[in-house]
Amino acid sequence: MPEQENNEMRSAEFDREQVLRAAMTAFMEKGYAKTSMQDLKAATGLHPGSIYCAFQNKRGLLLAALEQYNRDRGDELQALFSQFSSARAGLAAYLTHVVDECVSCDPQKLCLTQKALNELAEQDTEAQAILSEQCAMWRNALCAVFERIADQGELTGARTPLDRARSLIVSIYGLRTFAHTHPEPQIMRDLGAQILKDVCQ
Amino acid sequence: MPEQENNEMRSAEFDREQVLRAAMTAFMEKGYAKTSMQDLKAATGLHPGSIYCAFQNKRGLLLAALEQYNRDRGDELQALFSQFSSARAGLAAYLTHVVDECVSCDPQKLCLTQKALNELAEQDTEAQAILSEQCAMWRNALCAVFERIADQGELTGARTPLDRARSLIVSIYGLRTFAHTHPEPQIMRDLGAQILKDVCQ
DNA sequence: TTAGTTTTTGAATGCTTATTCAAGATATGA
DNA sequence: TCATATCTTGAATAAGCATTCAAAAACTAA
Repeated sequence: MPEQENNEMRSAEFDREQVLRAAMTAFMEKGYAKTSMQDLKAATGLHPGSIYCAFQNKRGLLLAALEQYNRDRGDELQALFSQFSSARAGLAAYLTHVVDECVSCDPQKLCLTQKALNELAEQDTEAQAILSEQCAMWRNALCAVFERIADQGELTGARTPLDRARSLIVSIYGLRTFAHTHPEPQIMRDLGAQILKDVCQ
Repeated sequence: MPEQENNEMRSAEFDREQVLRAAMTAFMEKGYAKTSMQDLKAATGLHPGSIYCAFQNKRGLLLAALEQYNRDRGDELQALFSQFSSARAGLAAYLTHVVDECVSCDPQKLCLTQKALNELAEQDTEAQAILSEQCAMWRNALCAVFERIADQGELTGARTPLDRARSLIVSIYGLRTFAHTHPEPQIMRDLGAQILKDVCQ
């Protein structure tokens, strides 16, 4: 009888979150295709066998890392907005934060969701499903922000919060892509300020 | 003496533009890293030796394809705008065209410049230089469009044409990224309309 | 036609890759 | 302390990759 039901099994020695965050940064720096198992071994400290045991394969590790990334970013977003009683001030701070990430040119500060979207949304339908849901979560979070801004009377025009959330997501995607060629701080800041204006109008 | 100066040399049998367009679509569908030389052989009809003779290596073929893509897109843009006496109507048609490409979900209709920007701008500085210049050309073309719109008295606010051109590029990058998860025609059209409004305000 | 030169061809090369697996190490429960 | 089950290890595997090269084909010039 190889199976035991009630006994405590020996648990893995590595810290799952730590491993996933290491994998995240590896994928961010090189992209999925160019990150080899050797790279992942070096980044995570796990031997190939352990990776395959824990995550099935390289793709499984990416999907798990994507989900960890989404959780981390969700927490981060909530923490940032909870610092502001004015929702509009929170949004301004959020955009400034994104612009700062773009300007830093630090590969570890780009958006893994966006990177994965560009690299494998068209090829891998399972990844696309995960990414679609993550985008929906992001959209909903931003939608709630715009509802709060509206409640606080800081919105000019008649657009719905959902419309605004979508436009903001489009703008942030664009900002991050644009930064690949033009990370000049002044230009990036101006673009961020204009986005805030347009989306609150 | 192996070198001949004045004699006509035998010319290659393949059509360079045709080969580059075939390579373009191959790279668009799979991205640079995942497109193998086998794929490129199948797409272009050229044997490996010929590709290496004409373009040095796989990366050289990509760079040449990027330049062909940029030429083609520049011509296309000029052709589109020349159909309209109202520059603002031309811009509206341009945005509609981009939205249609997004909605089609056809891998051959995405933007190779943007795809390359995402995949290898951070790793390959020579590619980054080429892409930066292509983006500058695009920006200048759009800047000229906004100057014409201003001359025709169709611009509301006080922003410079250059600012507007940059914002439009950001928005189009974002639109194309967004479409990877949400290519619903109505949403995409609304986003396109909003971008036009914001950028002409 | 013929000689000379170039392109085309596609098999061979050597390297890298993701993945597997059996042996060794280690924790658990009695 | 021992027996057992689990995790860890890293070398082995097989497939795929970009690239090369020498032979064959084909164009040019005479």
